[in-house]
Amino acid sequence: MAQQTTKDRIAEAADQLFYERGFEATSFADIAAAVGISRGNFYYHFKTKDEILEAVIARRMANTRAMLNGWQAEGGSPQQRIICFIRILIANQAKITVYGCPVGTLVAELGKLDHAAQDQANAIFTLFRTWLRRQFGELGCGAESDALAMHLLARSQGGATLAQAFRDVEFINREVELMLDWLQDQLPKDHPA
Amino acid sequence: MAQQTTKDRIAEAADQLFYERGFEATSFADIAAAVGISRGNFYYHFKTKDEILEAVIARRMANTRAMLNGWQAEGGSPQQRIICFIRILIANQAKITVYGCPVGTLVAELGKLDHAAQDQANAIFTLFRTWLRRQFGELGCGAESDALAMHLLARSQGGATLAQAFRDVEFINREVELMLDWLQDQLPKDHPA
DNA sequence: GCCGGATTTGGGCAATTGTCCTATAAGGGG
DNA sequence: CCCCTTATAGGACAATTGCCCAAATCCGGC
Repeated sequence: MAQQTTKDRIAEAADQLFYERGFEATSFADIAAAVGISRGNFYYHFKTKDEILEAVIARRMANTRAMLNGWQAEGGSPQQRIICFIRILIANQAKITVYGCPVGTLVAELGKLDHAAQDQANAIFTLFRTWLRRQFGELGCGAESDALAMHLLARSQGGATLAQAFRDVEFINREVELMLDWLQDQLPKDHPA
Repeated sequence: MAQQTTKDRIAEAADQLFYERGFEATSFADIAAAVGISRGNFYYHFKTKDEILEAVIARRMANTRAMLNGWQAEGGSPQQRIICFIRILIANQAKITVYGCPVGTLVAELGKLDHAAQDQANAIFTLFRTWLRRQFGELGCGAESDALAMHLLARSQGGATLAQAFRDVEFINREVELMLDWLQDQLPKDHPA
């Protein structure tokens, strides 16, 4: 990627601003200033603000897919892959304690705005959900895999929400430990002690 | 409460609109239309939008305090009171699946806006936190009481977030059941089987 | 060097925002 | 009946919003 198109730079700046300030609170002028181009130039690349939002969501979808595929390609066990997911909270804890979870906060905002793109934003959640379900499936959790995936997603979301509210990094670490313990309990006990 | 002052009616309407649409997305005109008064009349009761926000937060604080005190006065066990808290998700599931948790979504929005009132909004979380800590303390959880309170708050928040994202009522019921199971495990085992 | 499409610019549009002011009721006490 | 505080109405305000356009600039192919 020697060069980045203007459209990409806009999407990248919008992605960050939507995360840090929220979708509605971010104006064309804000993004323009961040990219370093004039406001009028937007109309050439994106006709409406909703188009920028779609591009941002598509970007996050692609990044999420790449991350999940990367874990998949590393060749570890399903358990190790789920641990990768749990540890996202730690890897991003600095930003999470300030801005919360990028997915959760966007979905919540679009839901309240009753925005047309809320289904697309939810698809990012679904990406995690189906990926986690697959891991639990491979672990041998069978029909419960989807419920386990949803539960783990919820735990992660809750941790992010409270970590932001109380700006508490240590709390994240404790929640991660609890999730790891929980994961251990979900492993099928082929040889019960 | 034979009659409600205009100020109260404004705060009540703003409370609901802030919950359903978000703080920033709700305009003076929206609240005025909901209350049925002219926009200019606001300046008489509230000088700024931030003042309305403060009134709304104060209202929610009072309502929350009343709810917690009500549970306290019912005279059950700490365990029963914590169950009351867990069941909020069920009692409010209709609204939660559409708008999420009133506290969590407001705190998240104000945090992103870096709003001056975010600490006041966080105080609602703290209200739940200290109340839950007290219940766990009475249960005999000792020094861990605060961590247990935070964990339960997070579980509740995570459930609300995902329930909104997937508009899934059944998911809430499952999460509540899991929280009740978890609570059972936290009871000090004076007489281990 | 010149041309033509791709890109960028700066400004302007109508609408909406929060805020503020003045004029007008309303309504009870003297 | 008049006055005075409380309350309400309607509109004006500067600023900002998303959106849009015409003119300027860039830049590779002929």
